[in-house]
Amino acid sequence: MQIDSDTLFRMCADQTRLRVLMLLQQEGELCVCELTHALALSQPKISRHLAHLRESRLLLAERHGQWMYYRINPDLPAWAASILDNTLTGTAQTEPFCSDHRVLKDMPDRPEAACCA
Amino acid sequence: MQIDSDTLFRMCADQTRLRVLMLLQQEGELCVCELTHALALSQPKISRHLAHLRESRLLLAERHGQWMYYRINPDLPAWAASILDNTLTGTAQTEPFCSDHRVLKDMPDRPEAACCA
DNA sequence: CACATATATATGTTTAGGCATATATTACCT
DNA sequence: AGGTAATATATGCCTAAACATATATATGTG
Repeated sequence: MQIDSDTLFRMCADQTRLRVLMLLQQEGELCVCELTHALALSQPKISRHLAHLRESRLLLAERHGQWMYYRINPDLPAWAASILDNTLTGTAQTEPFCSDHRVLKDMPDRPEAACCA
Repeated sequence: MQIDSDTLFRMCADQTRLRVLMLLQQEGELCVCELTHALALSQPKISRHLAHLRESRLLLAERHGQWMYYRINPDLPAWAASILDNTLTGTAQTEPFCSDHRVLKDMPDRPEAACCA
């Protein structure tokens, strides 16, 4: 996969994008409305950052009915995957990552396409 | 150590700073003139980035006579150290990191304080 | 003074964010 | 089935802030 360190770090260097990446790292696959709810940010803002992450090939997007599901590109080079993994280790217990995860879990009426794909 | 993911990634998200970090990751300790030579960039530019890295606590600086030596802060949290390590793994064989290392090795009249500290 | 390094100021470029709006998909109603 | 509304997501435009860089200059050491 053609992703360079420059791109990876630039994408991680924004709080919103890093929060998205960490949630996906934990959850595997999430739709835009789940991310919007978990981070409590405006939908266009989330969507914009998802576009950046998609264009950088860090994320893959797939439509399930009316929802767009995003997940971390499984073809990232090993060193890049390790970086995301180490980052989760270093941040999972800290704010805002900790709350993001909790808020997601408490979200009412979550779409549940992930299980019946 | 109080360094958050945000700071780490912002510091890595600039090519010049990442090149500096990767050289220090390989070499342990280098002075400003060695870095300036290896990266072939202006002294104020290097110095300014070193100031950022120092203020973010990613680097420690120490004066040896007329030279300022920089090294990666040994008290980084484990996950952050792993990230730098993974990044070196992923970039060491690629440009410009590869050349930087070679140019440093070929530098004439290098100060040699590292060995007699 | 010469050398090594740091910083101040100004400037150009990149980037994030808000708001409005466009597109796509599904649900509802008749 | 056709039309319409509601939901989910994406994007264009604009502004403001962040950031990198160059040039000039200051500080500190031998």
